Amino acid sequence: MTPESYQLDDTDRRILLALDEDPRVPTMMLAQRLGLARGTVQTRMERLASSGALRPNSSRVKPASVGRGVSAVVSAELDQSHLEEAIAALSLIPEVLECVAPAGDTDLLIRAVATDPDDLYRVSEEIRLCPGITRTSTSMILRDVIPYRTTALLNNLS
Amino acid sequence: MTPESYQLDDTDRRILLALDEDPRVPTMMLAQRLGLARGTVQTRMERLASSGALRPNSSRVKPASVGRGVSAVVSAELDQSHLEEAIAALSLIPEVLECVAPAGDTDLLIRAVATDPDDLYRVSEEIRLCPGITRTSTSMILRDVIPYRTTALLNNLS
DNA sequence: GGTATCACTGATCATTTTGACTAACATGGA
DNA sequence: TCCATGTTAGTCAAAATGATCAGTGATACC
Repeated sequence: MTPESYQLDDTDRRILLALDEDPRVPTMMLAQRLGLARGTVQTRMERLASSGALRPNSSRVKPASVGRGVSAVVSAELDQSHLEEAIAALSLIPEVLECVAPAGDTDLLIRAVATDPDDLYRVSEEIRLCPGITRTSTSMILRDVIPYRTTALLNNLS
Repeated sequence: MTPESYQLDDTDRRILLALDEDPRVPTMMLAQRLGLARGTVQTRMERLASSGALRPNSSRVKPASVGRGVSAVVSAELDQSHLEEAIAALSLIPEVLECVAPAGDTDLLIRAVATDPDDLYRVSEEIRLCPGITRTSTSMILRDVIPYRTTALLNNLS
């Protein structure tokens, strides 16, 4: 079942919102909080999970709480013919939390963390040495202006 | 209690890993899976939650599943004297999922989603019109090379 | 050496939740 | 009108929860 195969309705949205703010809330409490029958919520949650609307991982761990207080954006240019190799190598670096391929001049945008600026240097060197990567530019993140959220989106679906 | 006030140990890490891959696993199953007493896991989870190691929100919702299949990185330059205004305005745009302030030439890096390229244009216009923002550059994300993860990090703590 | 503190274990208890079923009811489409 | 689907509201045994407790090692401190 692909993510698009099923259109979420208002009830799904409310369930997702509630789950987002408290992933471990018991189904029964959720049901009475939303004014629904337990069976309904149960069915919906199963469907949401199997349809892929909920990611398998929850991403609730703050890197800072495991000693990675410094985070950075690394943009990398690469030899396109070695794309897959580069991806494989990047995947092996634990400090690489995320990587996307945008259209435009930069080939890869990488989100990385480190314990301190020195460590960040080490991490960015590791990234630079990945096969196929020709050039990197690292910017430390000074402020997390809006931490990742989907709440606003869920609240504003027509 | 600040996030740094308490050093996570191996047990905490294993709990976080398990919770990350299945946020709704019952405490008891978690305990027997990790080979710990239920009370121990219960105590740890309470501490992890109150110490801030676990984010309040789980971020498990895939934007694609709510019809936002297009995502982009928007870099914005701004009039620094209007920073707070810009942030406030950006926060009001539901399609803005995340925003960080990196050191360097770009002042803000914004992660946004949209229903389709046309809609992305609309969203990036909304961003551009935020007070204080002088200039933006939008790059559609062609591929989610490494989706956000903390698993590798948790697995590689010394 | 003795002792206090702390975390973990393994046990209890009543209460709540779960998963897997029903049957009844409403609604909207063929 | 009939049918499929989603919702509600029940049931049931099994399991999990939250709140305890005493016992056992560690570790640190005097």
